[in-house]
Amino acid sequence: MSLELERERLSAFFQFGQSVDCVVFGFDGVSLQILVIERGAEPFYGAEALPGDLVRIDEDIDKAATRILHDLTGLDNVFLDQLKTFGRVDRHPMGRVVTTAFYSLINQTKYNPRPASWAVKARWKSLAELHEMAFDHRELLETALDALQSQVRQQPIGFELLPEEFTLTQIQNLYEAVLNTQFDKANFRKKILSMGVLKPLDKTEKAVRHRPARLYQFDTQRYHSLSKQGFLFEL
Amino acid sequence: MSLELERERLSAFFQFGQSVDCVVFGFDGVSLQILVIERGAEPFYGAEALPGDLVRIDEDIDKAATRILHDLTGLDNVFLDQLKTFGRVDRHPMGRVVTTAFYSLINQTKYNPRPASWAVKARWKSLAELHEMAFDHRELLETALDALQSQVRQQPIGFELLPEEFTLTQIQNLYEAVLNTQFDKANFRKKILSMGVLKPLDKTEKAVRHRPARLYQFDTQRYHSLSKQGFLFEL
DNA sequence: GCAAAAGTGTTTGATCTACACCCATGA
DNA sequence: TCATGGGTGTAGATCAAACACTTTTGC
Repeated sequence: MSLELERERLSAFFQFGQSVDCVVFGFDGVSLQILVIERGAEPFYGAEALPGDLVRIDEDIDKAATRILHDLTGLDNVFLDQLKTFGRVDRHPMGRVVTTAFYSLINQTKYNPRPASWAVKARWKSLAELHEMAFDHRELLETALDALQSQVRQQPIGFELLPEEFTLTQIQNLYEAVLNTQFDKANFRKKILSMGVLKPLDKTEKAVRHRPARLYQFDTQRYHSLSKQGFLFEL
Repeated sequence: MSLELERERLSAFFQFGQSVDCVVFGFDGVSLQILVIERGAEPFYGAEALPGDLVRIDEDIDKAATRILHDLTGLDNVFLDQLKTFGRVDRHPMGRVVTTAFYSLINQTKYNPRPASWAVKARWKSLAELHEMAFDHRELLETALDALQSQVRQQPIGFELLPEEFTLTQIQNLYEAVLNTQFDKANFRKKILSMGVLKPLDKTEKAVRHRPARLYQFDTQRYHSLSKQGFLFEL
């Protein structure tokens, strides 16, 4: 069969729409937050949704995710990890749209969603505040949460959610919020420090009404060199 | 903006092809195997490829994966897990095709790919035997391998690769092949038995020229009841 | 008896858990 | 000086690695 004929026969298949949706996690010091937008177009006009849109026909999916997240929220330089693809026939009321979900952890202090210039309003919401969402976005969100919980224990991605410099208690609070557990303070500290990927700084917190805590930095270089030697971050 | 107008504006986006590709792992007692087919159509006619095809416009992606795997290899009742979606613009020479890869572990003894009736030849190949593959299938395969290696340590999916009844040495060989390591026999046994998900049978191997090994079965029920109590399978 | 693999026990050191205790700061 | 969290030490339990040893089968 010639290429031409084949192409002809296949044309009936080339009618899918492809979209991306981004689950962006943040942490405000107490609870996990998700970046949502208010939809500015049908369907689900005005409903809360994950930032997402249709991919252009000449655009890589990964690049589309980055572009679309930027277009809708102003966020830049965000590392997006692919989560899963959702392809039920009836998931989009306006046609056959397959969506690929991405997720990301960002440092909330670096991004304040108060954009005067963007048409769409983006804002942080805690899990508890989120109820109805457009499309199957609630399902995407749950899937992202599961992925986050299992990834956060095996890779040092939690630090993405914190400011550059942070205290050990901040990390502990973060892990407790994400994994929904409690850790013993002494043991948590010993464990995380024993991995050797935190660089202690000669700085402390300011203006707290108790003994100020030492600040630490995640030591990316050291983590990479340890990784090459077979070291695995865990818990 | 009305729904009609919106639909009109969007039509330019609805020109994607969606395909699925399946990475099916088997184990022959010594090394990990992958089920491949010889392509019967352009492009890459005659080349080795993962079983895969275009999804129909009215078909769920998950269901398409099951159907296509069956059409191409005769395999049935296979649990397919979604792996990742590959969406580079130039990954398919005949148009914009986004593919979603699935993967699965099956018991090789239950499936002998010697189908007289199927047009396409499916066969097992070990990793070492596989070189050139159609499209970006080599990349999909590598991704599946990574996923397999990390999943196999956290969930009791390795048993899918073994016959119903197996010896402890068989499991150990399997784990060593998949993870590409060596385990101490005594310690491996203690660990896997201590999890309490293997049911010892009153049977042994036959026709071996050494002391015959006891046979075991994976105890699915017990695994599920332990899981509910927070038990985690590991290593 | 011998080869070959099945199967078990022990020692040692590392790691985890629980919990008690001391320290530095602001008010 | 008191309240509040920061920060540390230790005993006991649990777990993991290394390795030697015994058992059962076919030939």
